Amino acid sequence: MAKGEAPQIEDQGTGAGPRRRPTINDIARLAGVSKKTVSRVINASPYVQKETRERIEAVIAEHGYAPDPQARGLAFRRSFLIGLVYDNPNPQYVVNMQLGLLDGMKGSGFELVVHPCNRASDTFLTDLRGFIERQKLFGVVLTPSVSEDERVAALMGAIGCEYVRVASVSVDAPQHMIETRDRLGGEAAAGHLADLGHRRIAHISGPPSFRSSRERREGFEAGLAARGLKLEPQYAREGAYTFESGIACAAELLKLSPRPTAIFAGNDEMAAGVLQAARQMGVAAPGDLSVVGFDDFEIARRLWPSLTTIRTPTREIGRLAVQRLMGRDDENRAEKDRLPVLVVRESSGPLKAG
Amino acid sequence: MAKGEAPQIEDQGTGAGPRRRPTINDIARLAGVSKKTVSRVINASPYVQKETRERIEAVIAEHGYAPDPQARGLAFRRSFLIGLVYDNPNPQYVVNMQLGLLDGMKGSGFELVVHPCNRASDTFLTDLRGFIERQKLFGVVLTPSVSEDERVAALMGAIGCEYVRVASVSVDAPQHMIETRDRLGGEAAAGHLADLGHRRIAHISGPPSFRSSRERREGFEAGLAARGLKLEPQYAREGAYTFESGIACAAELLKLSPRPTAIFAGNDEMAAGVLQAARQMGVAAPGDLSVVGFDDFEIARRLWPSLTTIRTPTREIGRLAVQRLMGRDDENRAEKDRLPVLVVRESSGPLKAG
DNA sequence: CTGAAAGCGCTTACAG
DNA sequence: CTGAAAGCGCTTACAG
Repeated sequence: MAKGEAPQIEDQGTGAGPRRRPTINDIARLAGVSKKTVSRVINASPYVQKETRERIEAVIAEHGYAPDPQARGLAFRRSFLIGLVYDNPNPQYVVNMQLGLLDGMKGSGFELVVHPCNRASDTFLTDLRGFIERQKLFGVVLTPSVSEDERVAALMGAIGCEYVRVASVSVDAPQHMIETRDRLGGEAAAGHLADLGHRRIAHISGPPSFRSSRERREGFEAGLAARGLKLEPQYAREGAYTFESGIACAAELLKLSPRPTAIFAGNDEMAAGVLQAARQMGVAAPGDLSVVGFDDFEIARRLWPSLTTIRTPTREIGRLAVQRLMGRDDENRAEKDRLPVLVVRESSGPLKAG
Repeated sequence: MAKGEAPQIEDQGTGAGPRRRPTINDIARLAGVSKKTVSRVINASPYVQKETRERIEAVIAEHGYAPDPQARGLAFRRSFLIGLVYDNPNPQYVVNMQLGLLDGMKGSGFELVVHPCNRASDTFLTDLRGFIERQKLFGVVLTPSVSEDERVAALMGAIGCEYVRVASVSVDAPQHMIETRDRLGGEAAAGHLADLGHRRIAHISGPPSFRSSRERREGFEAGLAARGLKLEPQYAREGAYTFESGIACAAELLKLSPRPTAIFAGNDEMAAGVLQAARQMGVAAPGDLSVVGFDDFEIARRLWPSLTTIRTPTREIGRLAVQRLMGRDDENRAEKDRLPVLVVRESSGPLKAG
């Protein structure tokens, strides 16, 4: 066999054994063109004659050819891997986000590598940089709270890595942002409770290390203000987005006199804690206390009473984020599909007379 | 510059910008050896003189050299990616498993790519094959229920992909298996309820499509038998590992006369449903009904009463699985760390007299 | 619009 | 124990 000539494809169609996949050389030979021309077709170059392109595409389809991502990556000096960099420990959030990213990547030839991290670690930035540079990642999607860390955005710029930040509010240029607009969810929660007649309304916010805590609280206050109400300081508590902190804050709030008749918790975990504390203190929900959460994770439907909450379409957000990263924004989708929405269940009810 | 001579490393140490990472050629030149010898050091070949090796290792360390996984993969005809192939939709399980895999892969140079799938899809096997062959995966970890699908194991053999199956009981050769031994958990649940004095004990099993359903049930029956008890047919129900199926099955069981005084649910989701049904029917737990679950996911601590359950160390199982896949079994860990263990909380109590 | 040459950063196969 | 040549499957840079 002459040097440089591609070998015949063996074992074609037997279905058994690891048969050799066709390469760009095979396609070039079969289509009677140079491999550079095949490369142009793969990369959607405009400089290919229509007839030539169609012939090559037919051969590609016939043989089920797919370019080797490693070889392509080596030549491009960039891999076809997209990283999910996250530190939010909520399993439901992580899984929904992953599913959304995979939705958006389907058929793109990219693959998803996951990278949980710890912002408090001394080696956080070094590790992240090593991960990205070693794998020559195409880009990363950052979710809260890493998405809110300016050191991370600066790092991405410094090493030339594409990135999209998912955050509750815009903190970067539009091409780097997907906003979840948590503020609107806070407003909806306030409107719901006010419309039910509640006036002594409390709030347990998340930790200041999450920007969403502030957005949800400010949205809530804005919603109250729009109805002539306000969040009284004695009815405001700062939690940690955890079940335990929800219990602790609710226990304090329910000891106050007069007691609040409604509590808006910054997330479902804390709302679960509120229901727990209320039960322990003999306060009936929703009879004596209306409770609203935020997230609409599965736990919301498992609680008793089931939880009124704000749904954030995390999966859809993930899909949008990765499409923006790949430069394939899909503008057809209505923006409303990605906005927070109120889901009314059993944990909230009208203010009891008297 | 002469052909083949490596360029100088520019921009070294400035810290800013995407400085060029050193390559095998840089290391070879700096150490005064051929790149093949550097390659031998990278791949831990024994055929390198101790002195030469040490000199090269020093240069590697000094310059923070790490071989390019894409170039290495291209030459090896195999990537340094490990796939997690799963169809269990429980977020907590997925996240714990991912964390365990990442634990085991730390420092190995491998990365984790996630691949959720649907066994019922027509294109399931084709998609899976395409994913593995296109990315030339080093290997995959399979979790239930895909891990129990013989078509998948056969496919791995056919395309020459390494794999490890995580399953409740051995269904393959030892090098391909990590057993979670769910049967032991079922036995522990039976022992716990029997020791509390219960005699009318019911069981809601998972769907037959999960091998764990059978293992948990058979372990439970064995545990009862060891104490002279048995699972009466009228007290046995088949659920679907879902909250809703737990409610439905419990509603049936709690209508029976005489009513069972204890229910062992095949997982926590169904146990949550049991507690829900009991509450709706005015049956107090644990006063009138003891409930035991399986998994010890976060929901177990959020329920009221908090759930007695069987903890499966999923993260540790994941760590072991990926280490087996990489051929780096860590025999130091005691086997007991990976066995199911009973966690007693509030949902189970002694049989009431009379 | 198309192609021959060189190169991405590694390893294999062969020599010595 | 060590190295020069060829190759993995692609793309870039240059020519035509």
